[in-house]
Amino acid sequence: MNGVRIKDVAAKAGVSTATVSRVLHDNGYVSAAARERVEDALRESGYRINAVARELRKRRTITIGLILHGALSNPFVTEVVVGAEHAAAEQGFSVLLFNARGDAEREYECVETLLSRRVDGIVFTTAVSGDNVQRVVDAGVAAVEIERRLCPAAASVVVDNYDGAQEAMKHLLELGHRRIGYIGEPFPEAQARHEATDIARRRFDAYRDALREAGEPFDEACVVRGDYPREQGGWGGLETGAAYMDRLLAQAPDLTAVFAASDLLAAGALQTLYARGVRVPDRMSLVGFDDTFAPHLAPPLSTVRQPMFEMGFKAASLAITLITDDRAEPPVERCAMSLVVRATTARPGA
Amino acid sequence: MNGVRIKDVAAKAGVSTATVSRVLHDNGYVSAAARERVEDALRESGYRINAVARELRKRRTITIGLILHGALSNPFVTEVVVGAEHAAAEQGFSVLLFNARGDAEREYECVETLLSRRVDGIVFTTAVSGDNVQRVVDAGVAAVEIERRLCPAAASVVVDNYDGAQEAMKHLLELGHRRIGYIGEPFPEAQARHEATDIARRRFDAYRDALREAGEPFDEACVVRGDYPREQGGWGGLETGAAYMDRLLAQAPDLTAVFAASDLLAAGALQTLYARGVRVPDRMSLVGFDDTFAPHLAPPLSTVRQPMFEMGFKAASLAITLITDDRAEPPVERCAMSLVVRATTARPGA
DNA sequence: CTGTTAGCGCTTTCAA
DNA sequence: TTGAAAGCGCTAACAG
Repeated sequence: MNGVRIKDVAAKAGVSTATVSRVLHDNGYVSAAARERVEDALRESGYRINAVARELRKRRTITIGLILHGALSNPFVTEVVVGAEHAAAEQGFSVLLFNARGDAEREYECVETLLSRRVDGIVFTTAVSGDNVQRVVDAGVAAVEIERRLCPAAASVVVDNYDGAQEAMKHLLELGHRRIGYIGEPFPEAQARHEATDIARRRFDAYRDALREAGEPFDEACVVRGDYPREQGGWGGLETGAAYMDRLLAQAPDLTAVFAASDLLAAGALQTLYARGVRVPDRMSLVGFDDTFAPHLAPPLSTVRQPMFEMGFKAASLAITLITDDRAEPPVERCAMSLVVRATTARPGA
Repeated sequence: MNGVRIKDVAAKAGVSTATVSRVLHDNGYVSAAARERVEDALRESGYRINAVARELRKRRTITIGLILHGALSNPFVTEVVVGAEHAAAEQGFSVLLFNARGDAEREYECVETLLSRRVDGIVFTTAVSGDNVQRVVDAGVAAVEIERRLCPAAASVVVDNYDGAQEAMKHLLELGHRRIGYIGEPFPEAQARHEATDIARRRFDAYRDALREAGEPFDEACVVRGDYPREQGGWGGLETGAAYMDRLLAQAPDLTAVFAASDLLAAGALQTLYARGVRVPDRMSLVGFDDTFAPHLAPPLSTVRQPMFEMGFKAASLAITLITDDRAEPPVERCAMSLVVRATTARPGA
């Protein structure tokens, strides 16, 4: 560790530590002569401020914590992190990154660590437990949740999944599709409406409503949602998408388009379509959701874009704002989804 | 900020701060009675240690810095980060994340910030400037470079690109392919051998050597490497892969297999192949490199896997080891590449 | 077994 | 315009 202290610089320049501190932060009165001597001493000694000492003294760390869940491999989370880091860096904040890997217990520990490190704010890239978020609020530290809203006392950055899915359906309907299938994640109908399960539910609701509004009868055969729990380790993943598409092809052979509730599911579907020799979009149109690796697929996938970078950016900005400004009502920022049309959608039979 | 100090707990328990500290860290002698009283006081007061104060006092932050470059969107970097975080967390370390976005200047600033924050070590997920790495070494802080070795005084975690590419070629050759194309990134032949450009060069060298060893004549027409600089904003990307494959198809129509120097390039190639109606692997085999989104493609891409998680994990572990252990020679850890066979490779004309 | 005390390196009154 | 000095909250001798 670099051992040059402010005291050493002061000695070298023949002034007090207070004076050095003043020139360091350019505040208070310092004579030109003294300033010059200090600046020389600073340069010659290769002084580097000790941020830890300053943080202790000022009781502010200029740091925010970012908690995410294993799925950093998930491109969604990745972009959120990039956005958050970007916003933080712009304001001179550092980012402490923790991965709670989907576990509430571990999330709790991350929160505790972050709190004892005295971060100024914490961003949850999707919290697992509302209690953990509440803990942050209770500690008087700015808390921001992304995507899911588990703790009403915390600020949040959300997105309207219903809107997004609606855009996708509108696109398909406008192209002239009538028989449209749905591949998605399960959500126990019976279960109370958690914000969590709501994501899947709202995407599905938009699908069903769009069909109804178009005067199309709702047909169970067009939907594969796997109402079983995370079995065979593949839930919500690539294999699931592939398997669902297979089922769809068998159950509803007259489908001309499919709406997949995530890019991952869509990627799996595309694999089945490729294997079965069903040309996309000629014989089947496909729309995904997220816009993660949609552009990489063959053909490039039309999808609903979640503004991931923006969400991360806003969340971090919000956290930083909240540090100083504390208002009564925790703000809820909404980000807009948008449809990105690429090459998997066309008129039926085109 | 939670205002409960060790002093408050001590007062409440009727002991000195030293005793509280002792029970907190479970060292030194503490009578059962005192311990109990302190533990009660700890619980009742909701005490949370102030890590900043401890860090200042102990002159150790139990934190490592992680510098990466914009390309967190790059799944490669992502996995490295996950691995590094994992290793750090396992050892009780926190991770401070900075994005220098490919810029040496910004990288310099990240280093300075990290150094003034007194991190115990810094991991460069590919450093931009060797001087910046050297700065860390000079400050007496553990430095580890991933993938690229720019500073001989720092430790590093590397991978053998030649080996990896060789695996890919071996696979293709063993399947019986003879006319094998190459799509890759350019590397100015003329330029001095930087470790940087070496990555592309070594992958290509393996391609050429494998062909030679198989007794196949080297044919320029089978190679598209774009010896032009990053023009049209698409260098090394998806569009590049698509365009290169198009050229390859025109230049060397008798190719039965192609080795793409990255998954991204391969994804682009797959798009062209799909558009042209060239079935994979029936009429064309394709191998990628990296194993990032290879499994998501249709068909799932056979590729050379870089152990990204492992590299990140090892880098962070190495950094942490170096913090205590400091040996004369900075260690260089090598990770092995491995071929992952999926569905884009088969015997020619199968 | 326990308490006192001297800092860690910095900022910031306060008085000169 | 400057310096002395009092902490920020914690740890670790050292003395008892």
